[in-house]
Amino acid sequence: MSDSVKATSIKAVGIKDVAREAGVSVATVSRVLSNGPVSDALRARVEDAVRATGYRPNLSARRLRSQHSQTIGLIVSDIRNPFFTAVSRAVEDAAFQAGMRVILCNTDENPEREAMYLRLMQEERVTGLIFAPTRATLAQLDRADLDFPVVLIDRSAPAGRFDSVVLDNPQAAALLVDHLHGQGYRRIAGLFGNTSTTAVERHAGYQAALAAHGLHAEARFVPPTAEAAEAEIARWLAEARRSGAMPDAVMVSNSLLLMGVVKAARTLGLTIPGDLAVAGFDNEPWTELVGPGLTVIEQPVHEIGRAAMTLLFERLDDPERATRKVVLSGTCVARAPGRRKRG
Amino acid sequence: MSDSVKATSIKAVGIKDVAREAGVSVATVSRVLSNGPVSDALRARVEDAVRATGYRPNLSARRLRSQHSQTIGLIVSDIRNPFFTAVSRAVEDAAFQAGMRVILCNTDENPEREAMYLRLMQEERVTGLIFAPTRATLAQLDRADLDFPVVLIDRSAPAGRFDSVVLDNPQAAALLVDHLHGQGYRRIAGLFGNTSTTAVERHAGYQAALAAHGLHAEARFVPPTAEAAEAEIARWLAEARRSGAMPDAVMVSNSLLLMGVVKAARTLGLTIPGDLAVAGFDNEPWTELVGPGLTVIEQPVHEIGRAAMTLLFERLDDPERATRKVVLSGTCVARAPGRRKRG
DNA sequence: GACCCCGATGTAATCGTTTTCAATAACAGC
DNA sequence: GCTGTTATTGAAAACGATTACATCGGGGTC
Repeated sequence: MSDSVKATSIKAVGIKDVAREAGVSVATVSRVLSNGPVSDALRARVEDAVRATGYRPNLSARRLRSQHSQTIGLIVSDIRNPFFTAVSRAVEDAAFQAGMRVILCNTDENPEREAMYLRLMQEERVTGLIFAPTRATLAQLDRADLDFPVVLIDRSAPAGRFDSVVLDNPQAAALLVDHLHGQGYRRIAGLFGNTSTTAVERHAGYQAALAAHGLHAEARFVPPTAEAAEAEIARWLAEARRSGAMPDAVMVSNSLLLMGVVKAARTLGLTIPGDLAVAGFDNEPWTELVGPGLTVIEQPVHEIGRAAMTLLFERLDDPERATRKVVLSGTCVARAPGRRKRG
Repeated sequence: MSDSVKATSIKAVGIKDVAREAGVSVATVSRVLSNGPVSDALRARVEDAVRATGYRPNLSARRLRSQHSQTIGLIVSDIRNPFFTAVSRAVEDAAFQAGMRVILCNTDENPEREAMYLRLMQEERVTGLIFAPTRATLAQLDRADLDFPVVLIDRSAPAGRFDSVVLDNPQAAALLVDHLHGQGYRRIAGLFGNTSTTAVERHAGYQAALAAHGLHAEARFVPPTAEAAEAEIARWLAEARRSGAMPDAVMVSNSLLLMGVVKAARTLGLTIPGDLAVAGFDNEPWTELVGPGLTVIEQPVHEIGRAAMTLLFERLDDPERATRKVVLSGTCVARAPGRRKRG
């Protein structure tokens, strides 16, 4: 009807322009956009006007006025860690489905960066935060006063102020030990990361399971990188060979270490699992392809992400409810045929 | 001096509260926060007040008023694709260093989702967008009027309205073909993804290189998943065996397909590279570990992310400059010893 | 017909900043 | 001593939406 002005990019079109085009008040336009009570006639006029003007609401303005950021934070150590990659995808899917955005931050296990990203989360006024903290930050997190709920993933305090979703790490580690033991291995070395609570728990499970079998535990801790693991395991095996106490199997606490150990074995000319059985965490596609396959714990990665979002939403629903810790079980994907079978 | 009120979480503390606490106007507080011209005395008072009140600026308000979202969008098909994982990490590092946030979106190669995320980018008033579009969306992108600059990555139109940074795909594919040819392979099959322009270009390079060697090209296209590749290659080899025209090598256009082919080879009991040489794209850690190692093209992933950000910033600096296409070279990581060497 | 209530609509206040503009003071130059 | 310039500061107007509140009809009830 009226002059339907082309949406030139001279000036961003706002709700006022739509209102003028449709011949209604801005309030009515706003109500149409948020499915408020508007007569069908006006609703149609406004929708036409929106189309005609090419109007797109300004989310900053909306957030400021409505005091809902519709944003959740996700802080992990490194998105390139496949575990976090998968979790982040699950979180983002759940978030977008609920009409929320995600701000992803990588800390590289650095407490200073964790602190600065926590500050950022406050400034963004995030609705909630999903966080995989280092041990250092975890210890202080109770004292930080954050004005949004936090759900910890992968790592968590024994009992705390925060909801969390973690793997049953002791049990999972025990599954690996039991598997190796069942395959006939008796000298089972352990290599663990030295920054996360996760590694600590896996170490505990490893120790307990070995003790249950009457075996001796021998564990070392390294920075969680393939390089560190490769170097350490090479050094370790060299020492062990000299002292005549070669392990016949090694379990590791995450996929980066797993990769390091496999590389070291290849460099040293050790066959897997002939000379050295190897087992670890995270069922990444490649673990199926190396040698006759690697035995690993498969984490329900997608479930972890979804569960974290669920916990978060329920907490937002009822801020007073008791904190919960969701413990999910890993499954043991047995691959390498072991000693017993081989004779 | 004055009553330094504890920052109870009763009410969020705003710039007004800080101003009152410091005994200055809000304008002065704002200036202190943005390093504007303020006397040292007042600056100190304000900084104390900020600390005392625990004030955190509200980014939504800031963005609304200043009309700078300080946000860039990143739209990829799937963050779990290791190529995009690495790129996203590079983009995020560069962004946070420049004081900007990133909104990450996964489209699963679905044009509808691409469209809706483009809309979202408009609503967020992003400063710029880094985008790896499907072929379908790429073809229409010229017509979409977006009010922010776009940098295409991984995929791009031959010459277009947009800056882009891509691999030299024909050359990279040729490198692989040349490598295989140099190793003595003559029947080189090709398996390519069917959604991206990247695969098309790699196919072109594959064909040209084979022609240069006077060899026959035989290529197939599949959806870019490991499962599709595994099924297709199994079917293909079965047919080939029957017709007596078994390829002795196969190259693929990305790491998912690579994985599918390796799986299929294992299932069929084919050794790599004895029965079938395999080469592909993306130097993922595991490619070093399977068999005697897989020959791959290593993409400068981090460089790609950084270059995209650089292009974006320079475009923001000067919207009028001519569009540029940054073409980076891949390097061939030769791993599997081939026919010639083996006798 | 008077009264009340309810649903649709518009007006204006508001969210928490930045930024424009005017005001003030200090200081130099003449 | 007057004027012009510069450096600080504050008051108030944006930014673009949502939402509290007022208004206006229409329809039901007695």
